[in-house]
Amino acid sequence: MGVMTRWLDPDEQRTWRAFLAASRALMDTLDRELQRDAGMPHAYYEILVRLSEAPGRRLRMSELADLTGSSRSRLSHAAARLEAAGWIRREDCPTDRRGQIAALTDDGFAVLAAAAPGHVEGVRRHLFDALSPAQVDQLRRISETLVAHLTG
Amino acid sequence: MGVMTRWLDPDEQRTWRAFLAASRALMDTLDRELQRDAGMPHAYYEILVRLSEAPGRRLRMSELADLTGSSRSRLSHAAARLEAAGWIRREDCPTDRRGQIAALTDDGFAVLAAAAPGHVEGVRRHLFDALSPAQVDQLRRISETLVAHLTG
DNA sequence: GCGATTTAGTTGAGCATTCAACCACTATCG
DNA sequence: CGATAGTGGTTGAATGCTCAACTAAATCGC
Repeated sequence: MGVMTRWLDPDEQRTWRAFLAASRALMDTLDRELQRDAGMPHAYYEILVRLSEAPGRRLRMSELADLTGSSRSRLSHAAARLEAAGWIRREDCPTDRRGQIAALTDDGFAVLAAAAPGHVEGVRRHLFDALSPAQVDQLRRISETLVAHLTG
Repeated sequence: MGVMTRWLDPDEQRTWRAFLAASRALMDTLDRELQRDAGMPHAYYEILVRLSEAPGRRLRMSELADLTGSSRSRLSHAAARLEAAGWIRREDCPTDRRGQIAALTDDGFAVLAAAAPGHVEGVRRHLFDALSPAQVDQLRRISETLVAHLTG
């Protein structure tokens, strides 16, 4: 406070607005496609993906929250819906009586398997097909830098 | 359909997940800061910014929707809230009787002026400070390519 | 001109997310 | 051991977004 604001110069302004527009358009498009084709928002899809990759297809709620970059509250609400849909099941954790374990059901796995090809195709079409290999590499480095910076 | 899915290779997978994590973390952080410091979500801030830059500080609703990359419905709901807060005003369009014009009020401009320095500082800290000038340039090109690809 | 189609914008219902408050259990430290 | 602080997770209220349906006005086509 009291320090003069470091305003964005025209190039930074342009970069920031382009980034905003691009990430919003990309996410909105993928979210809409997933909702239409699989009946779930992208956030829920991600939860199922993470569970499907975990040993035993099950994870502690808090670990799942970290992996999906979501708040505990958000994950709790989402888990309630996913459980109501029969796609996951919640179990008590044997080593910590506070803990809960989210487990992907067979139905959940089937829904995920049905949704995956279309979604991956969408990611490819809307993101990777538009960029050169060099740009993909740049985007990876930039993104990893940002993640480290934001969570560090 | 019927065509084999072009799955993501490990590098693409890594890029996609890093991009997801980075853009989500960045947006969440800025949204939270803006909500805390200015009492509005980032989407509303953007609406006020676009209005403040328009001639006469007023824009047609549909043009405002395009500029902010939002649906008409979303903008309508947002405008209702912004009007209730006294930050914008809606006027009839003289040339098209279906049209509405959103006009930034003096209160709205003052709120924006108060919020801007903190927000710009956040964008700088969380985004630009983390990247090299070359990366900023890369990010601009990538983002502009994506926008063109997604809206083309 | 006049009916059919588009375009501008709003509305309401349903869903997802946030924030703060909360309970239950665990870990820490005197 | 016992008090205190911290962690894991859930809940409810409030807010914002999406989708589909709708009104009203402009435009198109003949």
